[in-house]
Amino acid sequence: MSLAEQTLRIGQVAEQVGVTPRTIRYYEELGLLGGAGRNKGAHRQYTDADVARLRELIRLRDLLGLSLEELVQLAEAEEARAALRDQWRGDQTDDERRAILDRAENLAREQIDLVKARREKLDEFADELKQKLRRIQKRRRELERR
Amino acid sequence: MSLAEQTLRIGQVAEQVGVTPRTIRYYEELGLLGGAGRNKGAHRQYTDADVARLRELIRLRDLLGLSLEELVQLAEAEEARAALRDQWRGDQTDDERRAILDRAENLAREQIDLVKARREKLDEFADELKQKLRRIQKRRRELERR
DNA sequence: TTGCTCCTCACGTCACGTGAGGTGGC
DNA sequence: TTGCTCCTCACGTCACGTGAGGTGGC
Repeated sequence: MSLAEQTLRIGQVAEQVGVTPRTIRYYEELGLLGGAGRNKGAHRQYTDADVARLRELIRLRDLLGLSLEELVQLAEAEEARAALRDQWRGDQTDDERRAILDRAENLAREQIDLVKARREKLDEFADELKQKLRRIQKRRRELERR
Repeated sequence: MSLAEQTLRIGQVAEQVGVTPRTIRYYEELGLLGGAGRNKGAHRQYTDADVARLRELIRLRDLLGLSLEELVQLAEAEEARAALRDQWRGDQTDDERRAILDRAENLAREQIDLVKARREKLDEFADELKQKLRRIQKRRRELERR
């Protein structure tokens, strides 16, 4: 019984997130889900942070329709950002820090815009479906009125 | 110069809808986009109704995440409904008509529910992105305050 | 007649699905 | 010890992408 962070196995992670183990292994193969430092043949171990990361990837894929290649690009950009952030308290100038924040803010804004565009499309679709429903109900009333 | 409905070629349809000609041919192969009554080797001809139908399919695929197999199922159900509707003014009883309307209404409601579920997921995602943005802006203010 | 778009195979690719055969932890 | 889940190949599949080689309409 240690205080070390509890780890999950691939099947548990898969169930929690709603994908299959195969998907998780494939994402690891693409470099999306670091499987570094693990002996060949040993079980994969995941933390809650890993689960959160996987959820994020699935959301970007399903909700925004990004390809895995785009996710890899994004992950690489984030890693570069993380590497810089580790030097945050180091010997960076304020200008460099501002540049890092700028990039982070731009990325967040881009994703917000993508979400907005998707939402508008969904709303349009919802409106058409509701019209369809009203037409059906109108016909039903006409049928009953006779 | 006839009054017959103007027809479009596959490339024009593809551009209007935002897919490739290959996608359209593939959908036809699956029976999603009737290519009936066309001589082998002849150019495919599309009406505005075909374009609207393709748009609908793409929306169900992209926005609701339906597989092509599910789209085929849906198309078959719709065809059955259309066949019945053609007899609408025929010798059907009112009970049969009510049954047709019931099925149409249920289908519309199911799709509306799917759209709603997607919308909620998108809103959740948007909220998290906005939080992220605020954290970045807070860090920026801290940086400038010194 | 010259391009351009279309046609039909048919193989390639992306994102996994699905066993086969074997090892490892509660 | 017995299952159950995990492991690694490796081939299959879905939804198209991408040429190759050829024919047809403005």
